[in-house]
Amino acid sequence: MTDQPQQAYDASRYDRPSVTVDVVIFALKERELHVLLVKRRNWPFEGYWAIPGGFIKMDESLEESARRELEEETGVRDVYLEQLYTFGDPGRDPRTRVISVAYFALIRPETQTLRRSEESDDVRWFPVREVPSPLAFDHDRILRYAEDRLRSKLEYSTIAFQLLPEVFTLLELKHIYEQILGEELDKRNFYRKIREAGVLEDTGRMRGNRGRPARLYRFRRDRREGDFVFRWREARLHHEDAE
Amino acid sequence: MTDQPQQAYDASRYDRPSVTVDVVIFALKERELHVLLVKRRNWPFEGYWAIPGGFIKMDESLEESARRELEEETGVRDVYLEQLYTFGDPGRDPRTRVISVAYFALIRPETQTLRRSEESDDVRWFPVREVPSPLAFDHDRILRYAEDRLRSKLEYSTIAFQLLPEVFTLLELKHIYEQILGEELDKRNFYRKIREAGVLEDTGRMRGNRGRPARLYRFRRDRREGDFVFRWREARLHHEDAE
DNA sequence: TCAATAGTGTCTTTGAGACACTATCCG
DNA sequence: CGGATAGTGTCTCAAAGACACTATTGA
Repeated sequence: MTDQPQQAYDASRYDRPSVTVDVVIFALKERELHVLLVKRRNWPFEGYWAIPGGFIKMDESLEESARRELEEETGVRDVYLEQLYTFGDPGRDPRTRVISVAYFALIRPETQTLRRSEESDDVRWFPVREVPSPLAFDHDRILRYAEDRLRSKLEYSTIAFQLLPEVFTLLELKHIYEQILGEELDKRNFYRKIREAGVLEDTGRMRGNRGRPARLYRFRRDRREGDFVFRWREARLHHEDAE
Repeated sequence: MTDQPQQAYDASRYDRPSVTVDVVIFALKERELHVLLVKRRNWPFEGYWAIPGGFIKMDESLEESARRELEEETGVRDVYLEQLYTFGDPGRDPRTRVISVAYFALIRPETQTLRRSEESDDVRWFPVREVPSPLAFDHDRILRYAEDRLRSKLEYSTIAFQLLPEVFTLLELKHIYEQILGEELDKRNFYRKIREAGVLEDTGRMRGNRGRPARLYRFRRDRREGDFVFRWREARLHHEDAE
């Protein structure tokens, strides 16, 4: 390889790795953050749980590949999807050199229609705190990385809304933040900040089974991600410790 | 492809893309932020400037590949290196499907010993505001992405120190922040924040040509990145608009 | 009227930004 | 002593966190 290999290129001269896209799929189920895993049926890591993923096709972009993967696993099309990191250590897959571009996806509960039954033997939602360990390949690391990113972005963006149904109560929103951050938040301060951010729209509707009914809100989609800065609190360092 | 292609894998069944690692190399030269570009000698984009990069080898990790690339171009070994994003649109390279894992590197001025002369016809440092446009491939986008990341991380981490020599004055540090953020900062507020962060060590030495000599500082390497949060000011949203 | 849940206001502390003068060195 | 550059302190304002009671509903 020369100093500037792109200048004298002959594709056949180089071995090519396989490239996969893996998608860490998060969803809220029964008020808890869950992640979707698939059970491997073959060598290597037969019987281990893994993050769903697959090889890219030559004519689709990485993101298209991630969306396809996501739809194959969950049947869901309208999701929040973000590229996470690319994992490519030699030896992470014993079969051949595999480079994996990891994405993470947040899906809304109303759209959770798994292709196979949720209780299927080979595709299952796990609460993030009860993920079987170890996972196949370096998927523990990928999952940890995804959780870090989620936690970190929660604090300066509106991604949390991507996990909620169309309408929700303030306490449901607060609950997500507590779930992901792993700590309790003060209700009054939380309400204040959310309101000041101006990202919610009052639907006028209410919901309640027992006790005082709660006001239902909707996320203001007219305020596009990036148009404003919603900071829940101090941003932490992104722990980009992978690779 | 099945729903879970990893479970029934036959490497030969899938076409494989080429994988490159491109490294956006930043350095401070004559008090200005520069980026290293190489001029292409062959089709495609013959004569265009490009971000240095090369094909990965089958037995090296992505980061090793980036370090190798960096050393080939600059002869530099001890640098700050961080994975940026992976670009993989089909058609971004007319020769074949190429997936490029982009890194960005910050190198210190004292180590700037280019292999070829800096005035060489095919490798050159450009001030970031005077980069020739368009670059080869989708490299404009990659460069923009790297600049965004740099700007964004400047505000909540200590990467700026990676651009400075071993010892430096407070005004030199302030100058980097101004360079990258593209705005003037108040000297007194800047000094206060830096001091409060406790990341600097006074060397006791001074430097001055004209006027009052300036105190020389050293970055406290004992405080590892991530051990503390150094926030210069409000973190902005990471603009992860790529792909 | 009680159990259950939703919703609200104030004070204190901390950090950010605006702002201008004094100190030291060299020639 | 004058030109050049380095270094310092205070006030104001905004945002964050701590903190406890009232409101509404259905059984």
